[in-house]
Amino acid sequence: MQTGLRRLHYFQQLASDLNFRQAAVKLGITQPALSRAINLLEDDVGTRLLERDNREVRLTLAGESFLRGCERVMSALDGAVSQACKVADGQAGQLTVGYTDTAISGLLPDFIRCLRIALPEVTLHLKQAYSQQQKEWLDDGKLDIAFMTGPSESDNHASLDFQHDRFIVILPVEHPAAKIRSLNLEHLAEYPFVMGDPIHWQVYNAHFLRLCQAVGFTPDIVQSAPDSRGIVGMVACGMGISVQTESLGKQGDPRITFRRLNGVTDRVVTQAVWNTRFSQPVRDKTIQHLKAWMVDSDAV
Amino acid sequence: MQTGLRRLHYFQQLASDLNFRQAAVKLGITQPALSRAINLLEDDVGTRLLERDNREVRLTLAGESFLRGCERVMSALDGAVSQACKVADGQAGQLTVGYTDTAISGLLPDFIRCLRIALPEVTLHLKQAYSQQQKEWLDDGKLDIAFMTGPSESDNHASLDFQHDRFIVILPVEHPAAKIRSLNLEHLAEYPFVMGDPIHWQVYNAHFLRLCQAVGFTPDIVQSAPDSRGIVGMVACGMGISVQTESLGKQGDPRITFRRLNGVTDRVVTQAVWNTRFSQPVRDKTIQHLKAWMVDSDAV
DNA sequence: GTATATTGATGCCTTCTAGTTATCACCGAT
DNA sequence: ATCGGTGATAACTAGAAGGCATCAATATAC
Repeated sequence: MQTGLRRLHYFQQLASDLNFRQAAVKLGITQPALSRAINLLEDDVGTRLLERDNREVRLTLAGESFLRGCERVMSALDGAVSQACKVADGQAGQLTVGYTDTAISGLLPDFIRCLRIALPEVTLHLKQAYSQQQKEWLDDGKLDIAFMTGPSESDNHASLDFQHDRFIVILPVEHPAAKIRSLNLEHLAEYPFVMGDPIHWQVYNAHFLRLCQAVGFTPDIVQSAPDSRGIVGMVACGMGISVQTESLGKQGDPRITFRRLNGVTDRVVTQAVWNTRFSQPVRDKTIQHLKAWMVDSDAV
Repeated sequence: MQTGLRRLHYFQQLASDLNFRQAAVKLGITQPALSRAINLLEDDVGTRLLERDNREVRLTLAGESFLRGCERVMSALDGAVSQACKVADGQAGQLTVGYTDTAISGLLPDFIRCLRIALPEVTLHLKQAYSQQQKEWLDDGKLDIAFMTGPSESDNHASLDFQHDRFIVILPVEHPAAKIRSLNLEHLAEYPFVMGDPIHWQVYNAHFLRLCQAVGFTPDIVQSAPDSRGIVGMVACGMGISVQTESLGKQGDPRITFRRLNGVTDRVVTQAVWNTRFSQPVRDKTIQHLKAWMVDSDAV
């Protein structure tokens, strides 16, 4: 089949008009050209598609079948082209998004919900992972956007501050510090702490330790857990208290309570991070939407 | 999109090799020709499909999408061509078959069963109708093959004798004639008859009347029914007896019985009839199979 | 660091496909 | 018999597609 798509189009028009001259006019060519094109098409297909004599033209049964086939070919082609353009423009395709505990407990679900409406033809893949892991995945191309605890340092990465979390204290409801009206970090110096495990929570824990040292104590960390759910669980067990981001304070366990930390102005910044070395139109479109969304939600 | 299928094929090969020279060799063209073809394709599609620099070629995301689209286009085209050839050869398509009571009660189901295995891609439409009706439908093109009581007289029709039925008598089990050992038509002269209605059973009834007159009586027809089931039912009711084709003797009603008619050598011929003015490859293939099938089943 | 090999892109020329014009053969209607 | 319509055919022409030679950029070898 060396025949071009042009001939298929000619055949479609001819099948609809059943008149060579008329079809040729609509196609913007002359009748002999159409005659020859159809002959060549029939040679290629290997069977007669039209029965023609000097007074009428009609489709053979094979021609009817081939006509339906042509429509499928044409629509497949249209689909391929328009889909490719959409993919190039970021309106269709795949997007793999990484996120942390803090992001998924905070603003991320609102944004994702908004994104799914804005880009309905994009298939989203969400992967929970520690910030460090997400960084590696960004480099490997396994992740298009990471929502991770910043700052990101790599030259290949661009980022956008997405969420700013205050520090809060998580306490068992019966804990003595829960009764203090205006709670400072200093009030907590004497109590045992539960924190995230040192390997994956490296950056966060270092930040917390700096805060403690700034007010003159080193916390007594008696337990560590791999994720926020584990930390909250341990606090609920009464094994200690913890300092976490305010987004995690939404977890509704009746055995625990949350308190603002006065005197601590630091924020934990969750950033949207992406790898500028990979070209990914859907990701770029997503970043655009993210910027617009942040302006919108700030305005609210 | 004025681009030919050739370019899609070039793109597929290039996408698989990711190397212009190598792909060009496999395609039997030179590298510059391929370079230009791909550029023109990208212009047509409206977006870049391949990221290329001096050391490597790789598909863009849009290119990956378009590649999948190309495969769909190509397989749609292959399908269209091969399906058209099958239709032209009679291996695929539609076949509308008309049949009479006698045909469907006789050999037709065996043949149809065989046909469905031989031509699995043909969709069969079966329509029961009187012979006269089938003739008209053949002329209108509403029927591809009729299995009807012959002979057919039209010049446009070709036919093949399909089934030869002896005449049999249908009697209520308690009927006095049921006790006669060797039954002749003459034995039935005194009894009331149930026959097919005069409009649709015209040819058959005329045949029957000739048989009766040959042995010197005119039957007393007291009831008529539109179809064989009705006739058999009326006989079961005891309203009369009937003379029918032996194929109808397969109906297993316990209240009736069947007897050979001695001395009657005539046969009712059921023919396969088709309209030679329409070209219908599936029908032609079916006739071929029918001829072969008749030789086979005669041999058994 | 230079030389060499390999990559895809470009310019010019050739080839062949596809289109145009002119004409034919055939049929139905007037 | 003529006229108006059909599709097919032949000869010619224009434009797309391919080939050849070459370029620019990069990677590899020594």
